[in-house]
Amino acid sequence: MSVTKYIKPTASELEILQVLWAKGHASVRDVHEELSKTKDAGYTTTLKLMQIMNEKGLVKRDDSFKTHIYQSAVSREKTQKHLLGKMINTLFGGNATELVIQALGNHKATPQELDEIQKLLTEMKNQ
Amino acid sequence: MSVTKYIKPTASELEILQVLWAKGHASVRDVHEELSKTKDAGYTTTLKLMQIMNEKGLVKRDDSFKTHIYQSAVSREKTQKHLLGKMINTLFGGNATELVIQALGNHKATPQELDEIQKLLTEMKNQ
DNA sequence: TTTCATTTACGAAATAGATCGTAAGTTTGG
DNA sequence: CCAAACTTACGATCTATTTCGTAAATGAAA
Repeated sequence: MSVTKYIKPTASELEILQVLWAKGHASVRDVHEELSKTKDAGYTTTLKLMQIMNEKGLVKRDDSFKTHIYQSAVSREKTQKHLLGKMINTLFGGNATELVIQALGNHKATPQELDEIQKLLTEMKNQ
Repeated sequence: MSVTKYIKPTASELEILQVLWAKGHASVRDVHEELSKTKDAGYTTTLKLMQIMNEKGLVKRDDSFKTHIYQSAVSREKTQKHLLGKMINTLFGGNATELVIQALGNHKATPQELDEIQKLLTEMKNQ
């Protein structure tokens, strides 16, 4: 069986992945335009990053046309799960509950969200 | 008023901070011995990192004795809060509830922990 | 006091990440 | 067909991070 090493996206790569997760498919220009709203970097910087991500296997590329089209090659959920797990270990001593409490405490959730979480908790207790 | 820039600890610095948070005060050797359990790096590597952290203001150092004694200069809670907030933004699109659900879903919490979280939720709803 | 173990200081190298300039290829409108 | 606009490729640089070797300082032990 093959051992697939998890590739940890860098901060910049994560920004790009977020755009791809939202859009599904996108050209470098699409991504760059989106990033430009919050960040100031050149077009070729984004291009280069996406090329590197392609080499690493973080994204897939369709280069059958002049303008290459990219999509994420890693799922949002798995990436979240992995990085969250890492943070729980390195920052919360492995205690996920502590993280949950911190997150809830420092974030104004709507009553609907609170209901949603409570429902989840009830399910977890009754299973 | 002074503007204090938040210093983001690197991955290695976070490992050291964890040890310091647990021990309170520690020498380089203490920290290094602790890290050695899970990691393979030389003594001077740990030393150098802790010296850099001292320059950055991440740790405080008492060098009135031959063996310098270090302690964290940043609180565990504030560091957690900051990095958690960053993760919520870069990985969960600003949606803390999503993170909470992920964390709960991928972690077997004890009934006691679930109770604790439910109590917190109830308080939040009723305030 | 000399020696030995331990510690700190410092510089240097190796690696990784982010950024951009420039060259070269591709459409497409005129 | 030609030029303008756009795209990808690639190398180079810059900065940050991690790692370690070596030397100097210190203190304890013999």
